[in-house]
Amino acid sequence: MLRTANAPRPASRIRTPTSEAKPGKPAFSRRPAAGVHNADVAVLFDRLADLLEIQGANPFRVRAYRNAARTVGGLPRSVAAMVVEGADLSELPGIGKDLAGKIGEIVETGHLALLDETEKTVPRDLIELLALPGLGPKRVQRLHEELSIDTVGELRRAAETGKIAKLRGFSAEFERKILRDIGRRGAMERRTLLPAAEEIANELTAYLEGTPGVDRVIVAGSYRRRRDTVGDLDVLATSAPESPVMDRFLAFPGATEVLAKGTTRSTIRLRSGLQIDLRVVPGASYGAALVYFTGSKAHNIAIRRIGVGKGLKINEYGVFRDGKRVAGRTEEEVYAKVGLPYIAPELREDRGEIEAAAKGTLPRLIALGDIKGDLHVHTKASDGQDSIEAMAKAARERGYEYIAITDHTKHATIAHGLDSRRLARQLAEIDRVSSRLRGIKIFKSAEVDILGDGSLDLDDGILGELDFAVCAVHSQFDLPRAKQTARILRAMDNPRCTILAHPTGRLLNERLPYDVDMERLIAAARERGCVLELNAQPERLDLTDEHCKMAKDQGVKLAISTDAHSTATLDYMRFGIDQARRGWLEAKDVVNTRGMGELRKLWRR
DNA sequence: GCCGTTTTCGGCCCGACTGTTTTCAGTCG
Repeated sequence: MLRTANAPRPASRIRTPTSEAKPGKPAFSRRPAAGVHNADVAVLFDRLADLLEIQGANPFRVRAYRNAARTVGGLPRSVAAMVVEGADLSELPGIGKDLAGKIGEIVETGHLALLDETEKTVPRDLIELLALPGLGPKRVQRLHEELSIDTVGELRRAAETGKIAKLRGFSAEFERKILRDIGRRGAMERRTLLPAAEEIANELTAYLEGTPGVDRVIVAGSYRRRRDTVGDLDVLATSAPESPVMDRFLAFPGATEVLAKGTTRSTIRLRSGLQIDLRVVPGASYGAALVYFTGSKAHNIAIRRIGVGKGLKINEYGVFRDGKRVAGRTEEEVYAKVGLPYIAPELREDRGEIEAAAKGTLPRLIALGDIKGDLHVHTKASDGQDSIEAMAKAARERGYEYIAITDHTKHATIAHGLDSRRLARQLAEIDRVSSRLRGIKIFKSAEVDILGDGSLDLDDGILGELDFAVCAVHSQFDLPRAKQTARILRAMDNPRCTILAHPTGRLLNERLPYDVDMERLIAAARERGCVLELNAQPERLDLTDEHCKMAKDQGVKLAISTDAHSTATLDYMRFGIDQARRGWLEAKDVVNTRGMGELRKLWRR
């Protein structure tokens, strides 16, 4: 359940080539401005929505732009390519004639004239103010009008000199809160990784479960949808009306602040800055409340709208017809009332899951039990902690049929990467371990560095000794998009390159993905029979959910791999499964759900 | 701005909490 503040910030306006955009040309000869990507269109629409909101525009018009941003941002195909082909964009959900035209305009010119116009009256820096808690469009508008505040810096100065408190509707307390929030703005932008969120979620759940009168406690929100990171935790409890659960929640050890306090809803903040919402409802409302509190917001709106069409009102207490509750105890009941089968939380993003549910074409999502092996792990030979034998045994304990040992190669000096000679010795060691270990197949592999020019850092001779190779970029992250893309495409041209590991190189909260044309990588993977990795390390989760879905839609296979550097982190597989489910993946889309024989065929390119 | 087995106009999801509002607007999820 997010606000726009969490949307990625645009680095700068899209470059506008001068040779494009000749008006009056028929559709088939439309030429797109160079490098307009779906994400660019989404950013411009989102920014326009923010500014229109501050301007006090019709909220439904604002929502239309936000929906369009989400639709285009999650599209499996390049919207620029669709424009060039003359596709009818108004067939996309939430895109009408006007927005189709605006998408065309952005694709052809790199600009959105309405946004440029709007920025003349509403400074775009105001969007940053919206990100501060307690500041919505109305207050930002008043600060701008009455105190000429356009930036966070100006807001801070006004607060420090007591000017804000003098405004009607503001107070000295509000002023203090604003100054505090500005101070920790940097920290608040970090989102919490799933393992850290899980630790708190488990602790809090156990803490609340013992409370008298409490029946069930469950963490909902983006945590339950298994997003790669969470902004806050949304906890739902069912209890008897007289239960002291709310007081107990407010006293949770580690809570440093109570941000809101009510009988059915309260919010605390932990020392780490993480916010936790608790919502308490009666047991009869459990299903409806769980749907409501799991979100996403867009999914809920869509579900409720279907309800309205059927004469139903849906809120967190249940499904109501003429004021009478007709469902709400379970999630299945709620979905059934709007004529839909149960939809898994990971899919609830309004990215087509409702339409698929209505048509009966929801994917049969992959589960942890489908996984038959791990195709990317390290040992002491490079930067791992455990031996080949320990890793293989740990894989066997997890019920796997196989594991691939993929230590770094020589260019990764910091990871003590293997050169040809050391790798040859390791392959011999794998043979020795294999000869004495039953019940697990150890594949010979390596995580081969893709050099700056796209060549691999081992020669074909030693590469030929491997069962398959996992290839990855570990250097020169800042190449321009065209060069980065060409570099990786060249690596994929090598028939030894079976799996492309962590394809965007992102590290959550630390390093942005390198600039690469993922649509081209996916197309290239399809043409070459190359497999894309979904790296299950919780700080990577790379590919993203949306890229997974794009790959699946193009018929590209994925490998869900832990990149484990110790036996314990083989368990990260479940985070990869979470992400895969968000990307609509089924067992058949993932190579390491296959048995050994089938796997061997797959990577014989 | 989108959309239509009642509609091309008039709707558009719904409720909790906060603050200074003396009856509700703004914010948030």
